[in-house]
Amino acid sequence: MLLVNTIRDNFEIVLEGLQKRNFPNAEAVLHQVLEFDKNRKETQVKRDSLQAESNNISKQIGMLMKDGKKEEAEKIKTRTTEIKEQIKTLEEEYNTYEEDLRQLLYTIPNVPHYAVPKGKSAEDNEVILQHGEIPVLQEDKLPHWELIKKYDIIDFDLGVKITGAGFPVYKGRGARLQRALINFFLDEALHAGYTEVQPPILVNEDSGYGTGQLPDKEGQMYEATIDKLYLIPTAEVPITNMYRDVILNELEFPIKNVGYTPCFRREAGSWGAHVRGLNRLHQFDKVEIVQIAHPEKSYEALEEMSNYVQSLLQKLELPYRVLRLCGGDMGFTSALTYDMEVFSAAQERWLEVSSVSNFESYQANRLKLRFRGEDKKTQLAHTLNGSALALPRIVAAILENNQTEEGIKMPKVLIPYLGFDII
RNA sequence: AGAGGAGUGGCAGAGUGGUCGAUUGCGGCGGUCUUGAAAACCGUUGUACCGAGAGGUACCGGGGGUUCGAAUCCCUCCUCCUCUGCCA
Repeated sequence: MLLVNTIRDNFEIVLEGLQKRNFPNAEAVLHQVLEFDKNRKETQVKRDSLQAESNNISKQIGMLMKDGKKEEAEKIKTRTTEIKEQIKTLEEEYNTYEEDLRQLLYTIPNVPHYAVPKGKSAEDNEVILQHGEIPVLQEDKLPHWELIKKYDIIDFDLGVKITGAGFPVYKGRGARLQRALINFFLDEALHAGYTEVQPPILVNEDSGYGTGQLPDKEGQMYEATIDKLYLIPTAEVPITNMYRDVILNELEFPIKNVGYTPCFRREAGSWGAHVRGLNRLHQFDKVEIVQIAHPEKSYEALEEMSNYVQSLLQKLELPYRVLRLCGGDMGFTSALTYDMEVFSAAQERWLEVSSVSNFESYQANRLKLRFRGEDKKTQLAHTLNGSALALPRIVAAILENNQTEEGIKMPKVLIPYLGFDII
């Protein structure tokens, strides 16, 4: 979440940023934040001075009791009873202001980077580059949901039987393709300097708040209610939360982690004509890269991550484009996001396969993720993450774009991982 | 899952109601000494909030309670260790 100090010291910038996101009543909400904060401080001053007085009296009582002057001690006691009641009232007041402030801050999204274009929806995103040839397919080309049946490599009906819609079963070469992609992505990340981690795929509430899924996207996560745990919608959550309540040494930057996990999303209310087959699932596999960076270096890191993700798409020989998301389409916690989309030749549309974001200090503030610089003072770090990559739509594009009369040809880089070159 | 034990500052480890944010040791940082280093010695060494500052407040696993006063007592939750059981 945003720092109150940032809102106070850069009011206009924050306001303009939120307006770029079409955040309603931005000005009133920001004023409310400052109001709550002011009240909180004033109450704290009163409470603390009374508490100081009370602490003093208690010390006096202690000394008197030691000297055996019980009667004098009893006298002073009566004074503290008054103070205590006042403190209690102020304490409640303070807690209310603090809680109101926090709840309000939770509702405010991150301030977009100045490069973020204005806009309301995905249509206003800015295409910043396009790469690769769009393949020309034969007349009887098939979308992937037909291809998977034809070659019997992914079974949605079986998934329905076992679990429900959106939980496919990968079979035979389909399963092997999944495994090959995961290994390929992990190996590539390793070569790019990332440290591999295997985090838990259930997380607690604190972690959900740390990276911003809670309370913003409560209904989007599956919950294990008996244990108050959530199934992760992305490895971003556990991996970034490894650094919750941590004070790093400046020298440790940049921290680069990569992890493969299944991801679970309820996708409540987001099903429609365009989400057939692998386009949208409740469970899918993803390799995620996460960086913790020095604030002055975080945009360099973002570019590095963007280039890295593009290198994967190039190696997979998939045509792609890169979008800079507009204010209206960006995630709640992000300051700047690049989306990578591959062209799916049979569906004849672009599919989002990666989203690379710089959260600046928005997550770090919630996570209390700080570092100590040369001046020994603590300062919030910047967090970034990106998919590298999400599997289902990559699979869809590979299947559709590479279909031939002989079968589906596999990208060269995957062949060593697959042990076959055609499906 | 049952029984027992334990959770204190970067680490180790005192403290069981009173001037304790907390003895001490190690580690870290600064200094003296040295050509340099080691050793020795001296000093320093948590986080957050409030305050112009002086300074104040909070935090001894989390939350709640008792008390004028809690690291210390009570309740509850979490985590770890040992034994028993179960299990991939």
